[in-house]
Amino acid sequence: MNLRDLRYLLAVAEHGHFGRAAEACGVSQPTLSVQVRKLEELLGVALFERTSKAVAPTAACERLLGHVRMAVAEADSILAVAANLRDPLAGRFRLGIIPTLAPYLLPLVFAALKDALPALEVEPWEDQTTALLDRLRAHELDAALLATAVDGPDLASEVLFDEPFLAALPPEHPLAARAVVAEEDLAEDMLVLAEGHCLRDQALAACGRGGALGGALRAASLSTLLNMVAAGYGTTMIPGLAAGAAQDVGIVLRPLAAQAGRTVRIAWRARYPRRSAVDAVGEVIAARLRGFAAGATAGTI
Amino acid sequence: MNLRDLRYLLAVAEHGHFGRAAEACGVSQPTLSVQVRKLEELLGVALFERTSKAVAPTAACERLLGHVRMAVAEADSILAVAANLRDPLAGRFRLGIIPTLAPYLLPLVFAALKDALPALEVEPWEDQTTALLDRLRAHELDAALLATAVDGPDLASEVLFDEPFLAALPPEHPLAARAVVAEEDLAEDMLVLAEGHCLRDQALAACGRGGALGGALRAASLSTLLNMVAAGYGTTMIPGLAAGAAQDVGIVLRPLAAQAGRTVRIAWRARYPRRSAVDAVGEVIAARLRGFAAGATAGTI
DNA sequence: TCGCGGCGATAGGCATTCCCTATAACGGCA
DNA sequence: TGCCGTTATAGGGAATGCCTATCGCCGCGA
Repeated sequence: MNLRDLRYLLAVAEHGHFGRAAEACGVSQPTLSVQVRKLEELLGVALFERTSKAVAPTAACERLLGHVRMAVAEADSILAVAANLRDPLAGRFRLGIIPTLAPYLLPLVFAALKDALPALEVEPWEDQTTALLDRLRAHELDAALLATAVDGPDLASEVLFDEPFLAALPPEHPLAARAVVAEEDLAEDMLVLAEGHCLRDQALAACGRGGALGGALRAASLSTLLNMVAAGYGTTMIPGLAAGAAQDVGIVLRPLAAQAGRTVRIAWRARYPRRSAVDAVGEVIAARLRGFAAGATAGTI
Repeated sequence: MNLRDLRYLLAVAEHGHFGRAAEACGVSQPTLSVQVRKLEELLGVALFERTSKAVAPTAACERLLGHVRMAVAEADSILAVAANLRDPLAGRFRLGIIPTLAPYLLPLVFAALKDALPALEVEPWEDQTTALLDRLRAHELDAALLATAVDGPDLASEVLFDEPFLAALPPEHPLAARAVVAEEDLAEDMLVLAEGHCLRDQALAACGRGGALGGALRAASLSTLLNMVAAGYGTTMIPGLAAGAAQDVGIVLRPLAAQAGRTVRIAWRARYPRRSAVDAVGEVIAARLRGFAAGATAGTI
């Protein structure tokens, strides 16, 4: 059974006339007659009582018409809904973001995303890298913003921007007297995030420390870490975008001698069909960051 | 858009696997792949994210699935309802019957109709000939039982049985003394039905009276007419099947010399597609009447 | 590291279906 | 009786659908 035939049936029932029904359907009268006859044979039921002056639906046809109308209406709504869904730059876009990036990047780019992609409903999801990758692979995210390269042929990624690390020091710390701090010098009393944060590993690697520190002070969030540094518990290494938040709590920032940093990427499933949405989101973020970096290097730091 | 493609879509969504979905649909995997891809192109929306290990529906697909399921379900119910309607000997059958026949024929044939055609819901509709023909032509009746021939090429009819008229006399009437009454002798004080009843015209014609009678006594129904005759207002001519009812009110019945009578036919629209139902109903009635006539001639009269 | 196997995509050939134009058949009407 | 309007039928050509065979991709294990 074909939806087209059902439309033919409705047209004949509506017009009571094969010729006009055919015209309404945009086909010739013989075509429509043949198809209706075939539908009658398929259903095993006479649908119309034909005379040369009128075409009347049979009782069986009347009983079927409701279902036919429903089926055609549903088919039409499939087309209508699909038309609304057609724009890949519209609809939900679940974007995973690592915790050391989200609070500092989102305020920066959210307005720009709304501006550039008004129909895209970006839903941020904050979690650590491995959790984000799991969700991404499970189709629970459309893309993710990470500070690490992604592995595996099922995922793809693109670099959005490089983010330098900064030495974060209590004002009274000896290193605060220097204009530039060497990464290795931070290692002495550096505080780090809890396990699972990529920033923890990157900070340790940057200052030449492979393993974890002995102390019990491992902050669950970058915000906590900043407060701990401000309180004089030690030093740390923060990503550039967190500079504002660090200064807000009275932390002294210094550039790093070897210019340690991290690269922020947007990642997606290699087979993800809305690639253009990923590209668009990535480009908006990258463009916003290019502007910000220019301002930041000239100003704050 | 084709219903078949929608079924393919549902199968892929359900199995998450083109090969198994194709097997479930009874087609080859390439066929199903091609059709799903064409559906995606038609809708302008990617429906599945394909990898070599899994096929996941996209968000757009999820949004569409409900409508697709509805459309397919409606299509299935069209087939199911049609299957139930397929038997022409099932369903409503609106049967018009003239008033001088209905009360006497129906008790006789109703049980037989239920027996022989249990799935046919025969709905009697009592009205005069012209009204029945109007309703028949308006598709408001499936067939009609008439005592006249039908005209016009849009209608067809078949004889079911011949029904003799009988002279109906008050017991004290002079003619009641005779064994056989001549039609012309009844004309003297014959009562007739109101205009519109075919029996009125046929009775008048049988006794050689072309026009109407002068008196004001024109019964609206045969039942009334019988009561009037029983009360001694005059004589009349009744159809054979009403014999029982006439005797119940104390009327004397006599055969007519020229064997006047009427022919009962079943009529239907020439293009009516459920011809077999008409034939079946007609045959049941005719068969029942053959049996009854044999008993009647041997017994009552 | 190199086949191997599973899976979806693609290609080419064949059958069916669909649609068109032309025309027949039928009934109504003047 | 011939004409007109309507539906049915016939035949040819195009499009669609389906099949088998094969490719390309990817993960896995020897």
